Amino acid sequence: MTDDDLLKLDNQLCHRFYSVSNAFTRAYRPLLQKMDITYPQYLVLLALWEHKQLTISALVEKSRIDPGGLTLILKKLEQKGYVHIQPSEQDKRVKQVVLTTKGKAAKAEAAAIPKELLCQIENLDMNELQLLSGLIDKLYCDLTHS
Amino acid sequence: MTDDDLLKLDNQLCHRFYSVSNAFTRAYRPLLQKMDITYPQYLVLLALWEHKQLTISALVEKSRIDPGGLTLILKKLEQKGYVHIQPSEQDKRVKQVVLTTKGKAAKAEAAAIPKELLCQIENLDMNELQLLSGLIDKLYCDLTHS
DNA sequence: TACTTTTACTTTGCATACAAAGTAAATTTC
DNA sequence: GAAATTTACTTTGTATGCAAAGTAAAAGTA
Repeated sequence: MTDDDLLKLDNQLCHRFYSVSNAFTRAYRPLLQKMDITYPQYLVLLALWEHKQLTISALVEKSRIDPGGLTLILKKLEQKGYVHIQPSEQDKRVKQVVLTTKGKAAKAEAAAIPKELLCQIENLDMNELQLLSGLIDKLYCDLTHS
Repeated sequence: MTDDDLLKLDNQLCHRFYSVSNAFTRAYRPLLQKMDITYPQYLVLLALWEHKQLTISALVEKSRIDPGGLTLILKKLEQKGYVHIQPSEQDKRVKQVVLTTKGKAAKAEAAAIPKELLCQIENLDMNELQLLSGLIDKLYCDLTHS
């Protein structure tokens, strides 16, 4: 590839991820509307539904949302009644994020969301989706040097 | 897959795109620093280097940045001296975005950027990268119903 | 124990995303 | 040809994303 080709938008892998990531956020919005949450807030709930209780730093690791942003998102989720945030007894620096009753109940309501979204993906079969996931995981390792 | 599995973070394709898209932005930041531009601003320049001159609506289509955001980004690029924005003669609603001399010259400087980034991607070979791109394109079509 | 360092978060400042409302100019309709 | 529509952008308001600075508490050190 020439220098010129390397600079074409259509050859930028990053642009594909930019486009699709934003498209996902838009695709989820109507599905999350009845729960009155945004897409990043949904990611946090997914992590909590899976692990019941997490410290903020553990949530940063699972959700891959940065600490600064997560602080704000957790405040929103607390205002909406989905989670409680309580300082640890042993180590007062650490905060535990716990689902409220409403937060736990929301899991059942959310069960339909992944299915609704998968319905929209018609061009890819299960094999391709798995292949895609695997390739993206390798890419993520490269980009984060992890 | 059970409902429970469907809600696990690791099974969310959207989360993979969220993670990698943000990782790309972080990976590009140091490479764009010497040009004093951000990643979305870089996307706009890529489109302009390829097409010399575009209307704002054409830029929206190429860059996949929404119109509202693009207005702001173009103001920044104009302040930094990379582009000029001029209303069309025939249709005063339409604005043409044109590279300045500095904007054109920056292309040569940017030629190294895609290479530097590709160097960081060691886990994927060219075949896999192409495969990945193709899969993402199909996914984008599904998500945007295009 | 007083001092230094490390941790775990929070705050700040800047730059997007993006839906929705607003504006001005060109087109279409009646 | 004036009114209704459509287009092409811009503005507004809300919600991140993120680097960097700030804060408080726990750990390590002299």
